[in-house]
Amino acid sequence: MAPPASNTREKLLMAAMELFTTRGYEATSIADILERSGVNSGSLYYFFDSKQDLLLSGLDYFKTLLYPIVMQPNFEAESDPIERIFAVLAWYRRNLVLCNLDYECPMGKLALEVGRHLEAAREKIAINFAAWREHIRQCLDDAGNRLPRDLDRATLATFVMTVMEGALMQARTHRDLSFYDQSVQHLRSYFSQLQAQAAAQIRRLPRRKRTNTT
Amino acid sequence: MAPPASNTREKLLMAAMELFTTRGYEATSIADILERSGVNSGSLYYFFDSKQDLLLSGLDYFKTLLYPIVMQPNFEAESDPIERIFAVLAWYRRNLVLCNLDYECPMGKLALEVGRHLEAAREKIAINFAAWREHIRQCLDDAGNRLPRDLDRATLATFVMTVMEGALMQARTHRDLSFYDQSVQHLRSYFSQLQAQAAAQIRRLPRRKRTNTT
DNA sequence: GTCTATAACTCGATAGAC
DNA sequence: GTCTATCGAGTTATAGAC
Repeated sequence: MAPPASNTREKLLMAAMELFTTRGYEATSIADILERSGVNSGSLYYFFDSKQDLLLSGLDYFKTLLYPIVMQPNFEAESDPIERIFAVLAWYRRNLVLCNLDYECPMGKLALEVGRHLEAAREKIAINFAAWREHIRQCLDDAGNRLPRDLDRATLATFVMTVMEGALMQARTHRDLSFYDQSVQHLRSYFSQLQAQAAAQIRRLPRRKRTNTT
Repeated sequence: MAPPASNTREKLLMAAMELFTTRGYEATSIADILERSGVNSGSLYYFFDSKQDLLLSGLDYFKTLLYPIVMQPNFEAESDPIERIFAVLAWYRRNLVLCNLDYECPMGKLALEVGRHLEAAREKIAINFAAWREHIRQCLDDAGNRLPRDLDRATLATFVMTVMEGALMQARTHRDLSFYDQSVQHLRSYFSQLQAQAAAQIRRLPRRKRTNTT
């Protein structure tokens, strides 16, 4: 958790995670990381015990980037809590386009490759997942009575993540953006239906105030 | 496509795919495959040109197993077309339980690891994905007017696959079945809403006219 | 903290007898 | 078709000078 205050260390973390989350952990050699970071072998093993240690530190590093890189820009661009969620999903779509459809959720990619082989990595990936979902759940909480009263916000946040991960996987594999859009569109339909249910609940039990629908 | 009529070849394909889809392609060595199959190096390279060739042949092999292993048993156990889809999702849940929550969709796992590194592999994985979706789409077609008239069955099939892949990923990473169940439950809710919409369409136009609300 | 050189090992793939 | 022995390249990690 303590920031290293070393440029070399951060260069290594950045280079390693870029490679691990795109090429894969096993497919990335130490030599690849040294080349990309412009650092020598001796320095790497001065800061990190092993390739595994580099991965684990990188997963901690990624967690610190989640809010400022993924969430904050989209939350600032959109004030409506429900639209914030779809803004995040549009951000992933943009990455897909920018990477010529060769993009995956970095955590999702590592989750499948090393998620159960290395228990320490699994825990850290799970923490990243949980943080992502927590931000989405906060949006759902902020939506207040625009969603059904008895709807569990946490499980809906899980569902949003499910859709993001599954949709990216198919779009990348088919090299076809429409697979992503189709899934997000169905999620949007589901949200519309939930919002309609919530509106009906409010009409049915207006708390002495006037009912107002969206 | 022509069956090899060789026991050794099939033993190699089976062993290789079991390892590739669980440990991963890069993490599996030729030595691992030889050990598991009980075959020697010379025989492997008699039947296959390389590790890559073994993967590509394995992906073809997997395609032939999709219907008899994954779909048919569930379709036979359940006659209702919509319930057939949820029976398939329950089958994946069962795998998750049987593997102590260390289970992933074999194709999803390979899609993320080698899906874009090897173009030939990507194509074959996409073919497997398409076949899976096609079976689901057939169920949706069979549901007829129990789903809304203007609903695109193909995109809904994509959405079903999206949910399966994303839900498995989270359940495995968290080692917690409830992440799978939560996502499937939301998919079930979505289906219920769609079925309600379809029922309303039918009531509205039974054969003549009728008042409509909503 | 950083550098070069290299140890120790595993990898995919091959050779050639049978 | 199957076997054993092994090659050469590439792997992670270390040693020791600076």
